[in-house]
Amino acid sequence: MIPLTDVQKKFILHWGEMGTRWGINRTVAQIHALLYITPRALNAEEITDTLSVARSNVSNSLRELQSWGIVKVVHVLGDRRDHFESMKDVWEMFRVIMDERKRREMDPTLALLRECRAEAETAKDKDPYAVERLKEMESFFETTTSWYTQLRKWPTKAIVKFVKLGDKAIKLLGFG
Amino acid sequence: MIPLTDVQKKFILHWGEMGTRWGINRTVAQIHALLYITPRALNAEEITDTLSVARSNVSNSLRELQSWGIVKVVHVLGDRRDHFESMKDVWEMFRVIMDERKRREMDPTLALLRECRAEAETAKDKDPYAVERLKEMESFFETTTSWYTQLRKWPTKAIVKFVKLGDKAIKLLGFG
DNA sequence: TCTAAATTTCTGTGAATACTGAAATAACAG
DNA sequence: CTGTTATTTCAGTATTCACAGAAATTTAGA
Repeated sequence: MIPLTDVQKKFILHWGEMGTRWGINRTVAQIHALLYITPRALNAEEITDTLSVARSNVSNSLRELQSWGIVKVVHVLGDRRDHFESMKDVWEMFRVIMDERKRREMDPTLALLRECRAEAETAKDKDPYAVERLKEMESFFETTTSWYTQLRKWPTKAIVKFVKLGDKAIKLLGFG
Repeated sequence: MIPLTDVQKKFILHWGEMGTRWGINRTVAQIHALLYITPRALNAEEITDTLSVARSNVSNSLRELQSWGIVKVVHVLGDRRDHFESMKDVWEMFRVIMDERKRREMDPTLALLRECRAEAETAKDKDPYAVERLKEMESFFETTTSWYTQLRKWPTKAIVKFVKLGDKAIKLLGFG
C-alpha cells in the first residue's frame, strides 16, 4: 500500500472524474493517474490496497490500460509479481491515446459515413438533403483525421513552436 | 412522426453509439443526429414519435443540446409549439462543441493542476517527483488549450489549406 | 379569468455498467 | 510432482445512469 499525499489523492480523484466524462471507466483512469504520479512501478496488490478496489477490478483495468498502450508491465529482480508503470511523456501519452481513439472511433465513423452516402445516393427514395449533410460530415472527418495524421508526425518541439506563433502562422503560410 | 430512410436510421444509431463513447448520452446524440439529417425544424412530439422515446426524455435531451449551443429553438407561424433545429455547418458545430468541452473540462483541469502543483511545492512532505509530473501535465494542457484558442480563430478554409500542406508546413514554418 | 395545449419537473423502474469475491487457472520454487 | 503464490475468469451483486409516465407548471388563446 502506497501512502498518498493529499495532492496525489486530489489528482487521482480528478483524473478519475475526467475519465468518466470522456467515456473512460473511473477506476481505469484512477489507476492510470496513480501510476503516472508514482515514481516506481507498482504491483497489482499495491494498487488494490492504495485505491481500495477489488483485485480483479485492478486486473481488468490494467489490461484495459495495456490495450491502450499507455501502461506497461515491468519486472523487478527477485519478485515474481508483475509490476506496472505508466508512460511518463505526456505528449507521447496523448498521442498514443489519440491514435487509439482515431482507430477505434473516427475511422469506423468515416467508413460508416461513406457507406451511408453511397447508399443514400443510389437509394430509390432519394433524399438529397441527407446526402448533402452526410457529405459535409464526411469531408469534416476526412480533413480532421488526415490533419491529425500529419500533425502526429511532428516532433513535440515543432508543435510547441507552432503554438507560440499563434495567429502569425496564418500569415507565414500565406492564408490571408 | 418523421418517416426515416434506412440510411437515416443507420446514421442516427451510429451517432448515438459515438456519443456514448465520448461521454454523451445516447438519446441526446440521437436527437442531435435526427435534427442534423432532417431538412426542417421538428417539434418535441415529432422527435418523441420518430425515435420512440418518452416525451420527457426528449425535453431534457433538447435542453442539454441547447446548453451545448448546437440546437436552437425556432418558431413556425401559426404553431404554438417550439420547434428545434440543429446547427448545420459541421465545422462550426465542432468548434462550438470543443469550446464547451474546453470550458467544462480542460479549463477546470488546468486550474486543478496549478492548484496541485502549488500545494505540492509548499507541502511539508515534499514530493519532487509529483511536482515534476504535475508540471509536465500542466504544461501540456497549457500548450494545447492555447493552441486550440489560436486555431479556433482560423477560418475553416485556412485549416483545410493547412491540412493539405501536410509535412510541408514544418519546413515552410522553419521548424526543421 | 378560464381552458386547453405545451412543456417541464419529479419519482419510481429498468437496464447497463462497474465491481466484488470466489473459484479456476497459471506460473513458479522447492 | 507438490505446494505456494500470482493472476485471470466468472457469476452474482450493487451502483449508477437512463428513461418512462404521471403530476405539476407554464403559456397563450378565448
